[in-house]
Amino acid sequence: MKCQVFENPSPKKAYRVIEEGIRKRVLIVILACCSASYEGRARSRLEPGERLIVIKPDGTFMIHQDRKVDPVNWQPPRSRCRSYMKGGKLYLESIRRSPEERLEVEIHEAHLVSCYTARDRHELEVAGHERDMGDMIMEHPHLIEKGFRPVAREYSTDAGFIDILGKDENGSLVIIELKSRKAGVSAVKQLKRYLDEFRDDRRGVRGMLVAPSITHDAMEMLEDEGLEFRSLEPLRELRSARGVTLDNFS
Amino acid sequence: MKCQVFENPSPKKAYRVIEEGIRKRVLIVILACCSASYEGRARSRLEPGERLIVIKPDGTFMIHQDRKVDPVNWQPPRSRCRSYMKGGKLYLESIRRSPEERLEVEIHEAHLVSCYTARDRHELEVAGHERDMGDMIMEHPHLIEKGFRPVAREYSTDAGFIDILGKDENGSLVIIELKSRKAGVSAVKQLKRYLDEFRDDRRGVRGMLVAPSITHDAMEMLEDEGLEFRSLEPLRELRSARGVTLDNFS
DNA sequence: TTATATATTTCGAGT
DNA sequence: ACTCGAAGTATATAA
Repeated sequence: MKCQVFENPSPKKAYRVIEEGIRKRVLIVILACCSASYEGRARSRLEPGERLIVIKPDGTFMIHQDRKVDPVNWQPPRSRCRSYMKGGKLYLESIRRSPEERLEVEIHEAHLVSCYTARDRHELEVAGHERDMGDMIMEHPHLIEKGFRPVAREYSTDAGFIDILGKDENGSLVIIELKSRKAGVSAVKQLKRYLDEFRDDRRGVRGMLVAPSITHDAMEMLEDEGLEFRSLEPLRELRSARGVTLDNFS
Repeated sequence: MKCQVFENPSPKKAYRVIEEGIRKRVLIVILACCSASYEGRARSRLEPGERLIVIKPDGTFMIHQDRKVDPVNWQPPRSRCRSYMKGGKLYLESIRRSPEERLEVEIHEAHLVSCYTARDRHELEVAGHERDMGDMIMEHPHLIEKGFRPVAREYSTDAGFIDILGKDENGSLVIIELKSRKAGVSAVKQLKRYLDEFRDDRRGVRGMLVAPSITHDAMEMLEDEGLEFRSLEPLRELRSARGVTLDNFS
């Protein structure tokens, strides 16, 4: 069966269903009043309240409150979950190794326990991140400026990796820092650090921040440092759609 | 009623339940085969699969696959969700303003639709982050070393905010950079930048990285720069537990 | 396994 | 509304 649902189960019934769900590696969804204690990289305590608990087949464990995107408590994939009864009450425990972390949940009252055999082999396809901008510039260098030629990508320096290293039409070195979203002062500082690596022979070395937009403070700092800004939107075309486009042009 | 559950509802029934759930601002949990398109800061496409969909009363919208902690698609709190029927099919749409973002979900088959009036006024109480380390050092400066006196906290410089500025028993300035987790090279670089701000009169200015541990590379860089490392675990006692401790001592 | 950098980061605090 | 920095960040990738 695709989906099993139990409304207001007894602690014992909930226990049995959850144990079987963990064993069979299905997606478990619980609506319940619970409290939680976490100890690991940090430590936390969550007092009783009605929440959504999710146990995924990959070991992911989440407690979601009725607000925010992030779970209030969680464990990452590959964590080990088990349930147990103590003093007539139902508990859930999720343990992670390396780092050692433990999340313990006390179920005060379960309103819904449900198991779902979710079949899903598709991965998300995304476009519009920094990687795409880099691809786009390597393929179409003129987007930076006429005569620009990329020399290296992910060029390693002591200050970190330079996104794109190239030369302009005069043969001057150009250090390019990419941001897929509005660039802030931190991006300018980063670019500045790369340039410092070339300080010894800085004559003619240009630093360029490439992003869809830039904050006011960042632009001021950029100008003070004699660096440049080039506005560029990340390519937001999905790979599947790109195929269609290429077909159209061929 | 605390919890309403509908198994294998027709598209129309699911539509009515979801619309009412949104209107009444309850937590909506859906198990369904769906596909999704997102457009906003980036763009994405998710082909059909069986997933968990959550709509929270605060406007949060999430699609969870059977793996990973993060949702595969989502919208943040204050987004506006609505559902609609088109060609006999059920759709969900979540829109956010500023930045303008849109997530559209097509429900191919709903296996479970459930509404939960979750009462939860408790917030998570956490201990063990950077802020706690700062508090601890301000209260007990000797944790740094004998004779250490804090002078300022969050001291503003062109290179950013120095976590703690203090003086040692000889009156030399000490710049302290805090990390609540293992410190890497980036933390050393950050500390180095603060020290550069004091380079003009650097005689006797010390730089100290305070963290529970440090990576090998970071330690090497630290030593090369003549900086110091002090091992310190962040205070991991919950505020509620601290009260008990104080009572015990008073 | 550890270290590094990105992310539709999210979230909170300050301006 | 914008900006900045921390987070139990999560996650992918390279070393």
